[in-house]
Amino acid sequence: MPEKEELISILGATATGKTKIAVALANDLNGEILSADSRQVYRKMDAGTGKDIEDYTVSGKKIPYHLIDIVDVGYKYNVFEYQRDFYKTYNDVCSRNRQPILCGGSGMYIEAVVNGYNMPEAPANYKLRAEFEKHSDDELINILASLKHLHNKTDYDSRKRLIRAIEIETFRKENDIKISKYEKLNNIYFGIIFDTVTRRKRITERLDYRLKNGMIDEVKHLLENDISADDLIYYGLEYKFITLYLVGKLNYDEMRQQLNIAIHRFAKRQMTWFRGMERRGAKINWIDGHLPIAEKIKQIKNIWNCSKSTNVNV
RNA sequence: GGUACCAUAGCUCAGUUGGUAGAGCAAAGGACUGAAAAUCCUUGUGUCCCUCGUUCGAUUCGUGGUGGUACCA
Repeated sequence: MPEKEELISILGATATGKTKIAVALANDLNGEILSADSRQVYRKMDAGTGKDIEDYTVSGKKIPYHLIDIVDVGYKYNVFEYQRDFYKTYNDVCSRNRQPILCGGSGMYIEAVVNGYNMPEAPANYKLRAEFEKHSDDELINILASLKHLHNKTDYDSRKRLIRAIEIETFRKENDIKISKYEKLNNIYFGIIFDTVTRRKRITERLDYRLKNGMIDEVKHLLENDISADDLIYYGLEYKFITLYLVGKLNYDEMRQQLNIAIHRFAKRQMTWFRGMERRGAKINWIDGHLPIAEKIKQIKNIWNCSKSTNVNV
């Protein structure tokens, strides 16, 4: 059976130094990086998403990266599209006999491709949306329940999601489309981890550095040239709070403090997702973030070689 | 130096007609299949500043401290 290269996935909360590790690994293993970051897909959103493109060059050598800068600011990208784009790139990297390395912090994007979530394609139906806006939440939940088995409560934890869920089910019924079948990938997870205090400290220090080094100007330019304040706020975190500051809804100190808190909470949610992955059966090999990068690479390669020789694919 | 007011959860503050206390924010944990940097759920014991006194009982009342704030010198 022709086997594809085992995917190496590097995950971790924000500000744990995932990219540098992925790049060093790629340099060692003749690899290419596939980003799993729901915000770095957007062009012109650089400082605020921590894109750090210069990190992809090691000792003069450029490491190829993918799934970064693939859509315009203002577009609303989603998991379904990410899956499609990921598999296309992944197959391409494999066909060129390069080692694919997935690297990112968007837990759902990672699981969607590694575990192969199956989702039908369903375009927006504005007529249906307008019609359903008139119904109460309870009526909408009943309608959805009549269309599909309600497998969890996120289907109806907000009106918008509820209507979208009905939209998808309606489209499926009317069009009898096939759900794409993706398979689980041969994959090994590595997670970069810090203790909570250090994680928070690193986030705050990085935020202060970025606030003084162009992040505010980036948001300002986007607002002046590319996108409305409301649309930029949609992207959350840096883009949300700095926009609120620039339009005068928050003063500088409020913005800095509230943004800092929001990033801390985001990092906590990322960790909750990763622990959830472990509960669902994923084996994540945690690497201590305090170690020097060479030591991290050494540990990762050791574990990886071990897993290959014992034929344990987790 | 004098006078007044304040001192309760990590922070901002409520409250207890005397029976040892609770909100918001923060924080922690969790959920998650088309916004996921999103969205949503759960979780509140702390020398009630210290001392002495009154009292069956003081965080609450009184005395004296300590610290803070404001005004007057």
